[in-house]
Amino acid sequence: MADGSPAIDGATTVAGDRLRSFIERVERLEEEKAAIMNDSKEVYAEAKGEGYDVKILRQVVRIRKMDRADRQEQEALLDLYLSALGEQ
Amino acid sequence: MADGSPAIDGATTVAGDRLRSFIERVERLEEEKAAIMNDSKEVYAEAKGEGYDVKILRQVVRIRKMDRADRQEQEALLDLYLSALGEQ
Amino acid sequence: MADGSPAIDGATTVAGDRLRSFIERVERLEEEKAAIMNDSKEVYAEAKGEGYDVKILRQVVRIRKMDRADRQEQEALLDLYLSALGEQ
Amino acid sequence: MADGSPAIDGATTVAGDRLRSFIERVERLEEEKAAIMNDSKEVYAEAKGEGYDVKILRQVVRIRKMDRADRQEQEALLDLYLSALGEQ
DNA sequence: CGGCGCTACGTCCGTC
DNA sequence: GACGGACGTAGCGCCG
Repeated sequence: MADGSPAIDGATTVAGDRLRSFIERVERLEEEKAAIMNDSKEVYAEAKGEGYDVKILRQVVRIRKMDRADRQEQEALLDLYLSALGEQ
Repeated sequence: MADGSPAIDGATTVAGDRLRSFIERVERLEEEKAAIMNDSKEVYAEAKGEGYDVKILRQVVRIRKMDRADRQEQEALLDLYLSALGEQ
Repeated sequence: MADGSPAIDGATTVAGDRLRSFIERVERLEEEKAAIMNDSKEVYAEAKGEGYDVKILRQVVRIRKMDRADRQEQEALLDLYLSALGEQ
Repeated sequence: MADGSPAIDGATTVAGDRLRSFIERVERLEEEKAAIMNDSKEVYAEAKGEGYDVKILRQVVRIRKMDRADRQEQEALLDLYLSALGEQ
């Protein structure tokens, strides 16, 4: 089947359109994601232009993220303990 | 120095604020990126709910991206040839 | 070419033997890894047999690992700062 | 309760020690596993250094593993048939 | 069989 | 400019 062309089999076309829709939605999102990642790079580049060490900046961001993740895990663990104690 | 607290050394504070600004801009972008990736996952989930095979869908997206990259390579090469020939 | 069989082309055989050597070394290591993972499972099973909640145990292990990673990152960051300040 | 410190409640301490024992056994195993995975990486790196394509090598290992699994299935099935026939 | 965690892959950055 | 290393993301398998 050639997508986008008129088809004899209506059902197949409909399915094809649906598929195409999903694919294109994902592709659009991936474009947005790429744009955002590009923005990040530009921020780092700007910081670098002002004398900051990009490697350090990245590490700071990473550590802060890990700290947040840690905190969430801790809370999840606490919840687990509590529910385990409540037994049910 | 504790960021966010008043400081005696103005220069250091300014630098700290600037640093903080970069960090937070990046973190904001990372949040947006995470949100977009989440959207993608939801699209795939929706497609899955309609009977599509997510793994295959991902492959399709990947292949189409490679095709696009290939095409851009071709065009870049073409441009190179043309400029080498003195066109434009 | 059938590996392991005598070959007319010596070079090819040598390459085949070398390849085979790499593959088998990796496979040996994977066996060891599988054995170790099996040991882990047994430890968890034993703990479970004594009334411990495996899910919680796993989470504890994970958090402790993250804590360790965090600490190492912190130290790495400190080193970065120090070297950045020392600016050789 | 602070693990490792003397405690008034013997039962709790014993349980804590037991728990600590499980955790540390698992952590030790995870270290060993990490070491082995590192060894694998080194083997692949060595192979790469001799011109082999690591990705392909990994595929070979994976396929051989699947083959072995298949073969075991076959043998298990054969055993089943034989015992069903009253052999052995 | 659905979710979660782990492993493996691709990409990007720094280095030589 | 290429290589190697590190990070983040995607695929896979196990567990529940």
